[in-house]
Amino acid sequence: MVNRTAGTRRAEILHAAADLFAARGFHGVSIDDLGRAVGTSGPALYRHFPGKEALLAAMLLDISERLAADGRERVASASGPREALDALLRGHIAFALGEPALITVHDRELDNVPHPDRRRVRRLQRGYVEEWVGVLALLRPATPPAVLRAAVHATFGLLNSTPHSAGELPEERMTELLLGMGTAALLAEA
Amino acid sequence: MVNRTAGTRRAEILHAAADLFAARGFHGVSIDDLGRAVGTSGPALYRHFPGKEALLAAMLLDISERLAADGRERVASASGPREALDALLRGHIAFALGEPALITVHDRELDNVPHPDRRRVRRLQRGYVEEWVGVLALLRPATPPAVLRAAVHATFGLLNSTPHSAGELPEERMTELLLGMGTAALLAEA
DNA sequence: GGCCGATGTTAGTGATCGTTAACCTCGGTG
DNA sequence: CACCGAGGTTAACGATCACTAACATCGGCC
Repeated sequence: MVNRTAGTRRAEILHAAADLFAARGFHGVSIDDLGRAVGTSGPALYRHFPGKEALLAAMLLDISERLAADGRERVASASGPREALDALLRGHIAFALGEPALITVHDRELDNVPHPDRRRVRRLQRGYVEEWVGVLALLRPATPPAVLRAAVHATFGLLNSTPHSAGELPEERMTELLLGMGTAALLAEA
Repeated sequence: MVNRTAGTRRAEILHAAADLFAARGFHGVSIDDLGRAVGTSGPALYRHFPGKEALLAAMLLDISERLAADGRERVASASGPREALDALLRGHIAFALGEPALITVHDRELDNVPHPDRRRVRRLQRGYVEEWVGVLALLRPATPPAVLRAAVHATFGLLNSTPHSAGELPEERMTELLLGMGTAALLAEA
């Protein structure tokens, strides 16, 4: 029963769809566009997803789960809060630089996800944010949690902006830059 | 020939359209939606704009011009580079907090603007960025301009993310927070 | 070797889209 | 007071949309 290429097509579609959604927005991409991007034409997509919205939902659930799981692991295996923050930043930066389309779709298209899935995505996102807030709270115990949460969201904006200014700097240099800026921003007194 | 309400409808449409575009994306909003949002229905819009894309173009041109002009003035009337940077940050933050929908549309929908206007918007944006880079270059003379440009783009991502985490903090507190984070991020060595 | 499920195809469905056409109203103005 | 332009209306057009139906292909399994 094991098919060595099982899910290959599905993943291929998701990957192509991420690029298209990031470039033109969910409503700016048609089913035929999606099919054309993977070599099949049009409605072949319905063999893999029940519909366009379900495809987006699968995509956002996957990203959210990966981010949340990765964040949890990195914090758990860090030797201290300062190291945990560094690990979180490096993980998020690697993700943003490695999969810019996914990051873009992730914080733009949540409203187009149908309801039950949207709640799950939001819960995962909230969990990820709280991972960051928990670490920050140890480093800045005097700052109220609401402020820390806002600071984390702003930092995500900083890190996630890289897709829009991509290619101007080599990846390693960009990683350094974002790490320095993110650390400084998060630890700044305000 | 002076009409005391001239342009009122036009501005009303642009304002409502900014909210809708920010919430659902350019392709997710129909002409009928836009009409309904200002009390008229549907095609009345064509009395004020030649089409949907032209409406978006007018909107983005307006924002870009305001940002660029405001930035130029603030830098020109600052007493030094450190004060200029502070003025730029405060101006951008006030804009992002005051018109979150416009800021959102501004960095998401450029690709939907028809070509001649898109070039004009891009030129205005580039001018605005260079205003920031010029100030930063005085404060960090050892850092290559390409890095400064990337840092400025990342900072815009930080400042522009506020629409997505709005309402969690009072405006004055949010201004303080963003100012501190933005300053720290821009002046961080990397 | 006949069947079958997985994965395509093309043609067509009704809904919705941006846009145009044709017509109405009405507050100035010559 | 006739007129006219500004700003609305509804109806309709063709294009495109997400999705469905009906049919084709084919590798693996009894």
